[in-house]
Amino acid sequence: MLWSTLFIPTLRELSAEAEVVSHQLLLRAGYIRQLAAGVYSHLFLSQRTLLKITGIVREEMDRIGGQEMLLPALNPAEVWKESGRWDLMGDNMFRLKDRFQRDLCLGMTHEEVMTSIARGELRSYKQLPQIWYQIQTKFRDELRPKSGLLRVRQFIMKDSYSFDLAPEGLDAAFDKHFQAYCRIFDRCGLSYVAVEADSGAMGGSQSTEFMVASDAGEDFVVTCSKCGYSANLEKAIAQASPLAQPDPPEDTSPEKFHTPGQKTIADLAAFTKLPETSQMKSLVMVADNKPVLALLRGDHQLSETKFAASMKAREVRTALAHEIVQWFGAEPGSLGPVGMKNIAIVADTALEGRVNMIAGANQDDYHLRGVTPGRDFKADFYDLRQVATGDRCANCGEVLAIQKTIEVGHIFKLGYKYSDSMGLKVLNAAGEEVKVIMGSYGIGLERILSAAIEQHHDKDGMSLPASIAPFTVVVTPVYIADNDQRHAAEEIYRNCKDLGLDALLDDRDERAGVKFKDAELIGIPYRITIGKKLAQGQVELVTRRGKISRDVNVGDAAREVAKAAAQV
RNA sequence: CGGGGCGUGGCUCAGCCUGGUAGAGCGCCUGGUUCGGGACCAGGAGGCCGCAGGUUCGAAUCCUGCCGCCCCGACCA
Repeated sequence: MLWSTLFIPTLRELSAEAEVVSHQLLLRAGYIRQLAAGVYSHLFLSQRTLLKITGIVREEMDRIGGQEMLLPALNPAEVWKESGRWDLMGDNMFRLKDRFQRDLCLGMTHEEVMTSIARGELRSYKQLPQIWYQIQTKFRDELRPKSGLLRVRQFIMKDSYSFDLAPEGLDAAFDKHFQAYCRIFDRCGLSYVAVEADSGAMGGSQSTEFMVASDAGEDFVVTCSKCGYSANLEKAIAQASPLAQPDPPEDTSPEKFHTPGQKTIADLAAFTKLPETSQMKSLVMVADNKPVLALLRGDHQLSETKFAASMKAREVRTALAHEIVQWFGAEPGSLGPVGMKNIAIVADTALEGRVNMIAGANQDDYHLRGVTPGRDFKADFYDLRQVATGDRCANCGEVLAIQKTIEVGHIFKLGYKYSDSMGLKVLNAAGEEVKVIMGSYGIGLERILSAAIEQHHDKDGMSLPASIAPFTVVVTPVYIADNDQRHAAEEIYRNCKDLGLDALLDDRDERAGVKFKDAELIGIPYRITIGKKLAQGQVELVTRRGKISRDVNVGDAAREVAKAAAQV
């Protein structure tokens, strides 16, 4: 293609509004423009890279036997009501009414529609297994869209769904997807980590997230460099750090003491001269509208995800100040488990076996010493604590790393959640009706693009991998008015096209600096520069990543690019 | 929804506090010079100052309400 005819609106300056690198570069390089909060138009370059990403995704999905479909984004309420998610999805779902006042929504994901197709058509175990997928636009009314394409209200997702007769089949489908996802992210040039994750609103038993390390991300993952353990911070487990001071062994009973103005764990540690590990932290939570007292070691933080999972609760929140006073008769800062009736008490496993700790007395400005779980109050023990910096791996004892990441893919074993709620059954070999077991698998296409930019850029712009760059090579005559240069450039460009390279000819009547800057900004992996050395039959081949330049013969230029691009 | 910030030619911003005929740089158009790292000279086009009310002789500027966008938080696949 000829650059002079293309719409590539690169910007020299950029508003301070874009803070994340990928967002800044996508705007500056003329890939995207914003239409509304969390809603973006993909211009020519963005669409080109998305098509390349789509192509990779499609190839790898087809390779594992996936069958591509295209489902409607506009969904009737009925299927969502059947699964129970019409209510569960809350304000995150875009809802609308048609002219007859019927409820509709825009699809956030497609378990319901896929399941409704499956139950209408699948009759026999002989039709299983199936893997169905689509590449389609999803709508989610995010509370707060942000970070360019990373958190948006409309985005393109590859979502697939597996249907199997038995759990072993689901395991196989899950594993196929795992492999396919690894190949997809590898081919897109991402370095990523696959981690154990919480299943959340999707339901189901097991799930794995594919995470790309980046400060622009919103998720934290915990990894062990020694044994390879990795998990989302929400779910990660670790050894608790040792106690700063052993518990006093005496067999005492709780004793109240005056603690004027001592509200935080740090206050109490200083006041009692006992370390934070000797304090018992009391958090008042509300799980599905029921109050729950959650207990943790003083230096530990609650993982709300683990808490919700332990309580099997849909909705979890911290209690409001007036609720706490009503239930406990004291302000936060003096709360504790001793003597509490009519409220569920859960404790982190790090409190199991502990004796004679400090806890609130449920009376303002008083605490208790000598508090022992089990003896002084009853609690159910769960792993509730969020892994913290410096914690050691539960498997091997190595210090764990915590890093910020972008979620680019997520695969779930759904189990029977939707087959149950929507009645998806087939006949088995014995002629009995059996439920179909399902899996669901998603990839955010714009997130692949954003993550690739986050991982591959420098001060001059993007340096995308050739597999997803909008063009593989740009042919740049330094001075287009020079006939020799122009003709050489045209010939090299034709050679590139003949070799099947995705080539762009920068035939604009611009100065060399402008052309170089633009090409680097939009991240084209290779550039062939036709300049002064043409007289000696030489042109320059410049690799975007690292800006490595070497001279090649005019006649070899296209082949050299093809060779280089094939190696990556 | 709570907190903070912003809305002025296509883009990035100044002007607002202290009311008095709307500015700069970049980009764009015309002509000329230049041509290996975002050129230069000359001329030119382009703005309901987010919207609606109010105060005032007079509002981009002051007041009120609304809308939109960004950031932090809560939330989230």
